[in-house]
Amino acid sequence: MEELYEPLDEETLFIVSQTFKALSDPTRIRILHLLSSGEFSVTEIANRLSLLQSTVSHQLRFLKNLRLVKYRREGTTLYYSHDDEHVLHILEQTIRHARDH
Amino acid sequence: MEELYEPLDEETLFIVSQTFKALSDPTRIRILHLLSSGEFSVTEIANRLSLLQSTVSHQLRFLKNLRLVKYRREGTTLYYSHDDEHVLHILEQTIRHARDH
DNA sequence: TCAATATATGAATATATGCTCATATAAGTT
DNA sequence: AACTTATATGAGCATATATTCATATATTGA
Repeated sequence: MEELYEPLDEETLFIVSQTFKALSDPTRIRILHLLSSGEFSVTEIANRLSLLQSTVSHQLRFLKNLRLVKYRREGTTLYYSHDDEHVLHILEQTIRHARDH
Repeated sequence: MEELYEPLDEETLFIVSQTFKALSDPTRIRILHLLSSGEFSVTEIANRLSLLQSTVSHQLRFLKNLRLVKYRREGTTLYYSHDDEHVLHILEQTIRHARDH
């Protein structure tokens, strides 16, 4: 019933907090949630979510640094998609949980 | 394979972001992780985690507001324990995931 | 090479956040 | 009531964060 307690080491604590920090901002949540349905260019994301291109780009860099998203290039266009099944699963799980009030 | 996309309404977005915000701070993570193994008083938490009583009390209030923890009183002592299986499960899951590098 | 389009970046700003200190409150004990 | 112990609270401060604006970079095509 109760979990076994093991104090968290610095590195684990950092990774865990960074991961959840990525999921704690409404803009990043919306971006990741959109990317859960496929790949989109920066401009497409900005249009779909009514955000500035710059805002989207900044947040995608944040997510990219944590390897939560990846992209492929096609000409001048970068198509972004998610790159962490575990984190995406947690997000979608929590969204469903929240929607049940 | 891909999830069905449904734009997030304001309320869901707020709940989800608040939930992850609770898990995005190292101090709150340590407190919740400790509480995953049982109930502890404010002073015990502070001692175990080498934090000031005030710091712990502030963070417990934060977690209490989100109903992630609850307490029972015994004299002047308040014993805190976790109060959200779903969130605790996500935390422990992510800790295990992070520990595997 | 120049223009057009897509994206990234840096600085500035406003706001949010976490910690600490000092102090308040609450319950139990004498 | 006074004292002790446990916890809560508010103000102040330092830092972190998200957004915006202006501009830089990169790729393609004429």
